[in-house]
Amino acid sequence: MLYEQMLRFTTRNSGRMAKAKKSGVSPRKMPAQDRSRATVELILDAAARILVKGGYNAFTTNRVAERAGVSVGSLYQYFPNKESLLGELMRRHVAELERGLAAITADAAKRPIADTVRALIEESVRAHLIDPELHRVLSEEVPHLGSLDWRHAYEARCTQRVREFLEARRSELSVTDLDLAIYLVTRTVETAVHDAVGHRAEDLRSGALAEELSRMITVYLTGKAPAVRRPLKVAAE
Amino acid sequence: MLYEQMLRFTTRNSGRMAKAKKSGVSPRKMPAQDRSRATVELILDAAARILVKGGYNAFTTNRVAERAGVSVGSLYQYFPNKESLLGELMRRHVAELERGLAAITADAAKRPIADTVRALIEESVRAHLIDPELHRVLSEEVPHLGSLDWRHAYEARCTQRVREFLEARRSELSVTDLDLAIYLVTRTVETAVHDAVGHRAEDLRSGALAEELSRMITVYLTGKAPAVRRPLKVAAE
DNA sequence: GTATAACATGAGCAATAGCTCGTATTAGTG
DNA sequence: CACTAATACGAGCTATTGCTCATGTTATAC
Repeated sequence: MLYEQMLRFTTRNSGRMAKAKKSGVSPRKMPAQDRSRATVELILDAAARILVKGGYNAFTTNRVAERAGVSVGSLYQYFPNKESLLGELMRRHVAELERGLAAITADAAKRPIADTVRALIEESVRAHLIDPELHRVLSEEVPHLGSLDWRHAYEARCTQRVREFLEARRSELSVTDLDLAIYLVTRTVETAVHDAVGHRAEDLRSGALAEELSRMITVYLTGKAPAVRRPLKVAAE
Repeated sequence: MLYEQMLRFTTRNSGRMAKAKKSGVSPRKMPAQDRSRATVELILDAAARILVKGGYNAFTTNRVAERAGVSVGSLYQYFPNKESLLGELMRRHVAELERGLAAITADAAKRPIADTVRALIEESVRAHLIDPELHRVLSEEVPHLGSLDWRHAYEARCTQRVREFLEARRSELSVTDLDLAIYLVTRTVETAVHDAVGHRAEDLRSGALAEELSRMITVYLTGKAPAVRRPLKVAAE
């Protein structure tokens, strides 16, 4: 399980989210028995299903508890507040993304830049096709969670990986401002793939979008068109 | 003024936004005297300021009215519901974007593709630098307004303009799927510029980001690097 | 001046949300 | 079985929000 931190203090605070938000984004209490671990999963599943079905509007703690078949009380035993529920959901999603990314950059040294770029993009596509609707709601309908430093941390780690990869190949690149290029590239891929989930699902699934994106990014970085052009799919394979 | 449509029926509906949303997104009543026109501006200004300062969280009708120095009643005389306030704010923002775009695509025929691409991108940058914080809140913090067909209409119009421009130059392009290319290009520019407002404001203002983006898009579309390379700024000028 | 329409006010209703806490149930241990 | 800790329950408190409506004020027409 993923509960890194736990047990934030509970500011006695009644009424609906007052001035200062509750406080944690991580689970309040580590479930110890199997029973409660199952409950936590039940709750998270219900939360995801509600978000997908009704959007952030429908996402109320009472509703989540009901759908999960548990009481609100149980929900609040493991999640200090509504936000923490979203937090855990996001953490899981993001972890998936990061795993794939790490695997690819790990052995990028032995392959041409174009291949790595393509692999990264295809990995991003793959990750975005897992429960895409949840992903969409999570990142564009959910009000921006205050002080979610882990999010920035995640983005920083991703950027860092890409940076290491590109710096190692600096001589092969034709961009002047590497820093800016990294920013542009990572953002473009992330946002384009993300946006495509909602607007170009077919092209995402068919791989056409990844193909075009790869071409765009590779040419931008290296200054020359990637080898393959006419035959849309690589010969090998 | 911009009030295209007006005076939607008022479903007697008490309490906080029930199941079926109120109904309109456009002003309820056309202000007729100068006095009320001023009130409307006051309200919109207050709304914008509140959104910028406190985000969507702080955006409540009571607060807006208070900040505007008018009563809630007055607010609801011109805006049928909270959503319509956001609607008008967005409409104004978007109108600005569209004006610039139209002007550029209008006389794109006589200029090289690279120039038009660049002009479009720079225009986008310019538009995003007007009250950037409001722009940000509006498009990423505001819950997605239901049935905001004008938004899709706007995006469609923009895409259409770009399509006409690119189709006229079809022979100069090296992309295979023009439709996909248009999608990719418009989204990339929009999202990259948008994202940069929050994360790369300096590069936006300096023009560096527009420079890089232009290069990336142009090369992608035409298949060959734009004329200028070493000298970062165009010689002429 | 008077009548009428446009405009402005703000106390307060109805609904709903997040969250608590006293109590009941179950699991684990001896 | 007895005892404790973990888990589960859910009625309901409190704050807050979107919005209305009865009433007052100002402008315009005659």
